[in-house]
Amino acid sequence: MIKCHLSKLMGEKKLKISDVAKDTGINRGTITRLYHETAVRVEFDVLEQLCVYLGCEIGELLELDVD
Amino acid sequence: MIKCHLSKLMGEKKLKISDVAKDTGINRGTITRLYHETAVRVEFDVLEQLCVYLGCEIGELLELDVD
DNA sequence: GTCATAATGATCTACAGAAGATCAAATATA
DNA sequence: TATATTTGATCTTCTGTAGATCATTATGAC
Repeated sequence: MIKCHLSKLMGEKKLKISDVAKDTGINRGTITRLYHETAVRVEFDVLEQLCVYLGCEIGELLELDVD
Repeated sequence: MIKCHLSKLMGEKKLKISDVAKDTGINRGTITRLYHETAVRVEFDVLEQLCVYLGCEIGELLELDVD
């Protein structure tokens, strides 16, 4: 399983979904899906923007989960 | 830019595109696009299978490139 | 060298899911 | 309470991968 730590990273910074959508320009629905881990694919653009915005590496946002 | 190190990782193990396709069950076209970095999005399933197959973390396969 | 096999690149259709928008419900704030 | 904001759910549109196929190139056997 791929684990997406967006909710954790956002929580640490006390960011709301609407904040991230507003600040990055990424569609709110897309962020919602990643936040709730219902997304099954991701655009590289989105991945990049989120990492830059959150100041993290891809490996901190997405992790291989042993399940 | 998102940099995909699939070609490097495969090169280190002397793996062919057809090998990876055969061994993982991932469509050859999909691997070809990641290999040549023409893909603009990726399924989490594919990401996971490639990492497991290559024995690497997501951060080793995908990297944030400062361009 | 020739021939056969494998690997690769290119291209097509079909399909799945994100993008984008909208609506209603829930939450926060004055 | 009333208003504004945030969020979840849902819909249509659109993009790009999945999967297949064909042509070309590379590899290896003879």
